[in-house]
Amino acid sequence: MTRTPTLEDVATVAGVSRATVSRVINDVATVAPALRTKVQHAIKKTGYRPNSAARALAGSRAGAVVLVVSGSDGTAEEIFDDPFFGRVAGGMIAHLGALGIPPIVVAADSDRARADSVALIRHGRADGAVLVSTRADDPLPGVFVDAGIPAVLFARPALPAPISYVDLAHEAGAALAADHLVTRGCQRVVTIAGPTDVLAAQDRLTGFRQAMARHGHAHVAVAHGNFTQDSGESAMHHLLSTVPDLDAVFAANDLMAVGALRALRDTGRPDVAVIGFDNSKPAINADLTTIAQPLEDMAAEMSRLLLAQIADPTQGPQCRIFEPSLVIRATA
Amino acid sequence: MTRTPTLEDVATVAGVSRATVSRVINDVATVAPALRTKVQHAIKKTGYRPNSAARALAGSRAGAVVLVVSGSDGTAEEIFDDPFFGRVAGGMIAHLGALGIPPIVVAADSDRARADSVALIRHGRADGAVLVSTRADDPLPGVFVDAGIPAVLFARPALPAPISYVDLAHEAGAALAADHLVTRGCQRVVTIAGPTDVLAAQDRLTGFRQAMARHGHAHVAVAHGNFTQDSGESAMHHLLSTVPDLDAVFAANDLMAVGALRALRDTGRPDVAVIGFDNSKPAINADLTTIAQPLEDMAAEMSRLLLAQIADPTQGPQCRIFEPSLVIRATA
DNA sequence: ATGAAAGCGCTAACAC
DNA sequence: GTGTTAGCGCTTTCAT
Repeated sequence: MTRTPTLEDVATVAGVSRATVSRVINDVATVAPALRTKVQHAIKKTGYRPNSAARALAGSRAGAVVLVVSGSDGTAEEIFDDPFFGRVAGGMIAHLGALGIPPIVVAADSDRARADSVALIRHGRADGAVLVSTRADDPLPGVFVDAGIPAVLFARPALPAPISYVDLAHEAGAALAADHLVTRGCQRVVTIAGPTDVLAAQDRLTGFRQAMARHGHAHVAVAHGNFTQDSGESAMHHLLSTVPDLDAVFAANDLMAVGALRALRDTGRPDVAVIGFDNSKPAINADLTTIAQPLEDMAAEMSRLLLAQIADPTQGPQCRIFEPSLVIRATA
Repeated sequence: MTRTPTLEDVATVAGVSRATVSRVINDVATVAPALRTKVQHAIKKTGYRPNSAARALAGSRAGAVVLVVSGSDGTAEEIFDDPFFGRVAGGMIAHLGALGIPPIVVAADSDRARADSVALIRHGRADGAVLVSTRADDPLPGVFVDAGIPAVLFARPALPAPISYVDLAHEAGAALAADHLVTRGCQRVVTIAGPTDVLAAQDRLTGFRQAMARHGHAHVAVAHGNFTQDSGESAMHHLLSTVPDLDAVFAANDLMAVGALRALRDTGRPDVAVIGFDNSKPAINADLTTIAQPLEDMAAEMSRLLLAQIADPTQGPQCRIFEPSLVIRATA
């Protein structure tokens, strides 16, 4: 394994100074076209690749970002085990990787871990962070805002904070579900809501209620679950006992919808219409009608916002809301 | 945001030289106990954290590793969407992160991506790699072996290669399933095998057949799937038509087992015993009896092997095989 | 056992 | 425009 070529080597081959090569590499405009091509040639010839450690040390960008995941109680394992967050994280990894910005993935659920993730950036390993958290009350965003580190959130922060984020129009998604159920002729519609401490869950409930109200249904029965299949199943049983004549249910996520499906099957009510939310793998497996999020686009936008903020840290926080869509399958 | 403390600062506070502080940090033995404690005190006081970019530049380890994931056709998103590989990756992330060795996660499915992942290490971003691949014929291990980079594989390489790996005793796991079914009194046992190009799938089939043979069943009917739920469902339908009197089925992974469960339910054969493999989330949801892998332990061992190899690159490849266990739930 | 000093590869003033 | 030069924070000989 022969020594990997350095800037110096390229400079020698091209017959210029290190500085000029550096300029070419960093796309600084003030380089004579003739020299520029000469240098590019030398780069190709030597197979030069910038050493990121040196770059980071010398004070510019590290050329990497941190992907911080943080779950309710948990380990990274649990996060990646979640059918939805696994996709978000995977999407970011795929997108950033393709951009040549390899993400350092860390789980940050303790104060110590949060400090570590900030340290990663402070000490030249990365230039900014993408934050993917499941909890509304997560201290994570605050930590990054306080540290003055470029960061982008997946989902809006619980407390207004000067930080960029990408989110879904959850209320609109829930309205899509309501409209579809009503259009199908459902008369007695109920809903299984998510945990009250998750903003997205609140929004979905609010949006659903408002849309149903617009259709003349001022009251819809609600049962709460915690986004797991089991909780969806028991919520459904509860609803079946309190509203025996129900004919449709909207669950705030797919897992709970699948649980509801099971409860309905077990109680001989397979006729009830069911709509989930997320369009995750379980939804596909269960042939569940659901609300889909444009995850790829959202991941791409997060990368874009973050890179822009790293390039110009003075620019203020931005946010971008994406529109969900209805995916009609067998259950509604 | 005040300047982050450097070695120099610590040295000043402790009243020693940079070199001494460096020695304390790197656990070099030749430091007087008195000075050592003095320095440690200064480190705590200043809140010093080593700058990894500088460390990497100065020629020692980067203090980071690359976690390379590679799927059949795919993007990182698909990998993390797989209930099993998501867990493996998550486990590694959790374990390495806790060790203060943040993993850079990349997807490497193209030649370009593979070269990039090698470049990450070559250019001082990381010291070694953990390779998690789903395909037996993946060129990934070869690339790292050729590059002479410390690496550890999850699952043994298809072709014998001088590389460390951690794997499961798949045959023993399948035998566990066979034994359990026979003990339960099943008479007509069939199996849904995985793709023939996946070593683990081959091993599970071999192990299952051998164990059944030991129990006096020389022939077991086999249908192949591709590890998806749908493929499991159609394989089950196929088996039901060719072996109408079957009373038990062993599927090479949980997803196919869940598909089989569905086929059995739909054809009015809920009496048939079903065992899966992996103990993934779908297994828990479906209350599926299955074979579990000690994933946490495996992830920990991979980290250990990799770090040992990084510390002493001259040491030869090691491998470690873990024992699976039977998790009895409702289906068998 | 400890300190002084020379880089690691790069960027960014600063001269020319 | 281009080259020169001084570090970035750390490890590591080499003296002492």
